Amino acid sequence: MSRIILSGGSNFRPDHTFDCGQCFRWDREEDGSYTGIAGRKIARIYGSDERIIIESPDRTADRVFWENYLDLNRDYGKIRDYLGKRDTVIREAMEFGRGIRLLNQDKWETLISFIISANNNIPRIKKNINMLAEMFGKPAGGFRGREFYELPEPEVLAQLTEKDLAPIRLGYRAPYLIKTAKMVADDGCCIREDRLRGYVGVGPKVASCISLFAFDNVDSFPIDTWVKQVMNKLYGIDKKDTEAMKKLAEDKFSPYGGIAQQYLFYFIREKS
DNA sequence: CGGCAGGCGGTTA
DNA sequence: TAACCGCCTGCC
Repeated sequence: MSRIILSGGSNFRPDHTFDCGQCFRWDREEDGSYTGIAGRKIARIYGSDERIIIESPDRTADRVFWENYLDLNRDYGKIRDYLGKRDTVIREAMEFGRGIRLLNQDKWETLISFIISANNNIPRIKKNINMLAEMFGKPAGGFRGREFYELPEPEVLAQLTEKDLAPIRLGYRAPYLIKTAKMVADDGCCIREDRLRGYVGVGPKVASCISLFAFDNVDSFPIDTWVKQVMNKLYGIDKKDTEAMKKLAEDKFSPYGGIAQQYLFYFIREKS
């Protein structure tokens, strides 16, 4: 077991960061800390702002990895000032959700997680992903009385049949996963941003999420039902006019559309 | 209670 | 544009 302390300036809160819908493998504990797994690294994270504590079962926690994962090298104060000056709604949302950071997640993990997320809700998405890892992934070690598993590699998932996946109850998403795994495995497991839409089960919204969460594209602006609600209620845009939403995001939030999206998402969800 | 619509952080055909 | 798997919610 090891412990390191990192700093996120005055802008990190684990609750806001892990509960804004960008990740599915972290769980809140009684004491408000979060335990989970990213790739093959397990940790418990608590504290905030200048004092973020990472507890890990490893002999030494990987400082560089966690700093990058938690996006601690980006100046969120500067971004908040920049966006806040241009728009009052985002200013309020960023005050409300202060401490949200965009996680830098694994590409393969993000790809399959968001295929599963389609037309689905967070508790069920988490359950599906955990079961997938437990049934077909490598053990990653035990921590805090629990065993953790990596998600199965593309080659492993590519070999499975819909019958194998049946107990997970993925519904119509199961064939999407297998087909996408085959494509990725055939491609030497290289996932290219310019080909995201070519994977089965990846439409505009999911592609936009992967681009934002795994390819460091902070201007990517995923439009889901919650963002549509924000756009309708707070900006008066017609619920079906996604083009107008894209344009507003471009005008008001560029080049930080994705960061704005996270704060707006958290804002509307917590308020409703 | 118990059965049955309606909805869910979209994509496909 | 509707159908889609499965599960949870609210309604009657």
